[in-house]
Amino acid sequence: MPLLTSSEGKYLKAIYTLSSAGKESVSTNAIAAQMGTKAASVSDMLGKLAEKEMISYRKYYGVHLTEKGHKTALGILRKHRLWEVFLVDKLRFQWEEIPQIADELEQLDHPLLIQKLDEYLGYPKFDPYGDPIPDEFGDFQTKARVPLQDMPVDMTGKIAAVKDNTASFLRYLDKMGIYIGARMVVLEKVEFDGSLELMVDNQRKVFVSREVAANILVQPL
Amino acid sequence: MPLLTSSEGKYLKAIYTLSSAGKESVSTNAIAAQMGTKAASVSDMLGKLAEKEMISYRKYYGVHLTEKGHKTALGILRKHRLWEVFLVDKLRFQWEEIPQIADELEQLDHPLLIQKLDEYLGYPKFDPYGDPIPDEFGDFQTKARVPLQDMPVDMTGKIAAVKDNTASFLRYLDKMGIYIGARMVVLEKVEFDGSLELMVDNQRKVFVSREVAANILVQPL
DNA sequence: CAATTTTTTTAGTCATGCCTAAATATCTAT
DNA sequence: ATAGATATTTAGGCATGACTAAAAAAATTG
Repeated sequence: MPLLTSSEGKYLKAIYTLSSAGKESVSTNAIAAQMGTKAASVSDMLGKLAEKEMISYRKYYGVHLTEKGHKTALGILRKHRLWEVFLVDKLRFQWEEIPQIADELEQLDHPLLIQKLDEYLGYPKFDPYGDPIPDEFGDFQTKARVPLQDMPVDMTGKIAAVKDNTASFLRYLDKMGIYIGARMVVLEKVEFDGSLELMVDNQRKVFVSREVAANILVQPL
Repeated sequence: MPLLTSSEGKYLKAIYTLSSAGKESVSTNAIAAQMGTKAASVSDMLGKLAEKEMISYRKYYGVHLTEKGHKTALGILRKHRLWEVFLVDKLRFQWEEIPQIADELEQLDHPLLIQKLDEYLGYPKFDPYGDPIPDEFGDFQTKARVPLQDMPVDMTGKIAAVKDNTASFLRYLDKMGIYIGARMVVLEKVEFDGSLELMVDNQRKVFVSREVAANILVQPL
């Protein structure tokens, strides 16, 4: 009876995430991997989403979000990111459980709740991971962002987001004193292995590997 | 896989509500009415709850909460009422949608979330309707409360809770300037029809009928 | 106290969302 | 171009939580 079940919402968000990374159509297997389900389950769900005109679906050739699906996904993303701001700014959560909790909160469907939450939070434009929060019309700001890996030596920037949200990665960053919003400058790049030496907050020297640098996005200043 | 599905939680809360009103065992039909489902669905669910040892269930003779079920229900009530405080104190909700939204929020199962929410709200002891919030061990304060109807003339008190949570009743109270926490004194009781004249906040004279007075609980001061 | 009414339970169905196993389509490499 | 590998879909099942209709137990009442 709801426009969208909570499961359908999760699929839609997964499809959005995958299709905004690479532009082409999204494969069944990619969705299954993202969602932690099996391909057969995905096939089932794609049928349902296609019937609700959220996706265009040609069998064996993957899916695209329709305009309607895109709007809906942005609405879910908006809720997710607003709740993340709440968890961090108000409840003082550390990284760990935030995405999971927000995954559940985002499924609540009460426009007034989200409107009041947005107001209460002061209409934030970015979530704690630096990802933009769509407004109620689905518009959001994009800011230039560079993988840390691609920053030249001496360039300064602000840590804007992480690509990998696993708990272990976030814990690692915590331990290294790397957090969203931290100012940093690249001191040296080691050509041999692609690792970097950073100065964070003008006070801490930090070494990160190429793998880590690839998962950190920086907004150049 | 979860200890309790969200549906089971709703049943448990309904059983708690019904059994804390009248002490005896709760009937299948009463639960069905409370939940807006059919008796057959309730019978199904009672079987499941009995297997999880949340209730003791003798066929055809209604149910009682077990110690475990009682604790669990109090945990749900705790979450429900904390979220209600959040909705009113922080998001500035008016009465209307609060119970529905809290019904959904209460099903989230993240102990840390509730702990942090509790802290953020300043460990409130009562929800916006004046109902006590159990602590993490299930203990809660009970305060003496009297139906407004039973207050003698000249007695002062604080509006503590309403028995009827329908939107129309709450709107009516709003219009009359009656709200939880308001100080009031009974000026006059009309024997003929049981209606009362109140002085609210030391500044407004308000007339209420016997029916309305029966649905307002006052904490004498 | 026996017949009728009410309440509760059982039996059978349906939709959702997941799964495994099998079938089928597409892709890749020789 | 076709065999083998890979990806996707179909088919059939299972659990949850609801429903209707029918059966059975309990309560009521004349």
